[in-house]
Amino acid sequence: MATARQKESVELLKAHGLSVTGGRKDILNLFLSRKGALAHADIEKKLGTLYDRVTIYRTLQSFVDKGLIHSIPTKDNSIRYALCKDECASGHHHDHHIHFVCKRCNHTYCLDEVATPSVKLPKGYTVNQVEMVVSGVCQSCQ
Amino acid sequence: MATARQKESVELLKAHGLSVTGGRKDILNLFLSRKGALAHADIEKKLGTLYDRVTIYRTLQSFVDKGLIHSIPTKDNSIRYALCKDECASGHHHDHHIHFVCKRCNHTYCLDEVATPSVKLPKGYTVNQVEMVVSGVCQSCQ
DNA sequence: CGTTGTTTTGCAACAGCGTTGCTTTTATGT
DNA sequence: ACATAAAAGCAACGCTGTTGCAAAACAACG
Ligand SMILES: [Mn+2]
Ligand SMILES: [Mn+2]
Ligand SMILES: [Zn+2]
Ligand SMILES: [Zn+2]
Repeated sequence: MATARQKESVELLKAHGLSVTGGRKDILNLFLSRKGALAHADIEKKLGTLYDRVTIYRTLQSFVDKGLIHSIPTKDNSIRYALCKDECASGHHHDHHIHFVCKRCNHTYCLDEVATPSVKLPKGYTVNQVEMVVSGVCQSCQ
Repeated sequence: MATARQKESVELLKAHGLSVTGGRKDILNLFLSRKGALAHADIEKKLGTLYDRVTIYRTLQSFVDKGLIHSIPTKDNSIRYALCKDECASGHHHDHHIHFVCKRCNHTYCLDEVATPSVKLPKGYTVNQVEMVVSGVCQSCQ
């Protein structure tokens, strides 16, 4: 398992044009081994003092830049990240699914099977990106 | 003009159960005299050193609590606030419109005339709130 | 009005988040 | 194995938001 995922991480990193380092593998593994989204603080907590705070910030930033993960807007001013699904690449993200934030467990999930509905804006607005965040109670917390 | 709006502010504050102070009037006036949303930093900039940073934070918080303004989630980790439309009151917000963030001028607008589309989630999720943020280019920036 | 009890403000201090510059260490390609 | 480019670690910094407490302002009432 661990070995298989380790391999998957390495392949993913290479496929996205990132050199392979210990920190990147470990952080990517966290995303792969977890359903929900992760904030910087979660990663720091899980990895302990293994890597510097700054390294984690820069790793997350490079992952976003290269299309490995995407960030999720929330009301509480905390940036969360989740894995992208295949089609994303350097410079161009294509995450057209909605996000769910559970008020009980405070986890954030990508609902990949639910597309963001299209929306009709008044004349004069050009649409670039649509973000939809639903909050409520998740399956596990009912 | 200034007098009329001044009066409107006072009425709004009283109607929402807030005592009337200089800071609250001034900050509410900013929201009334402006189409777009405001972040804490915007307010601090506009009012100069007139009020303490902390006062502005607490004022915004009380406005949210009492249903005068609502916060808007964004990807860049900055909380923006905009006036609520009548129906909101202490404890219960009813802002079911979508928000637009312009990539050029960086302004945020409430599109009151565009309702958040309803969304069908997989079984097991309970929906509490739906937030929709569209980014692109606004009317003035085309 | 003026007094009084309550609420708000200002100030100071603090914690957390995120960034930057620089040096050392590590990865990559030959 | 070596040279070069990239990433990590460290220290310092600025910005955002919070808290406790004392002073000031407000609201209610006589
Ligand atoms: Mn997602
Ligand atoms: Mn709004
Ligand atoms: Zn949950
Ligand atoms: Zn604009």
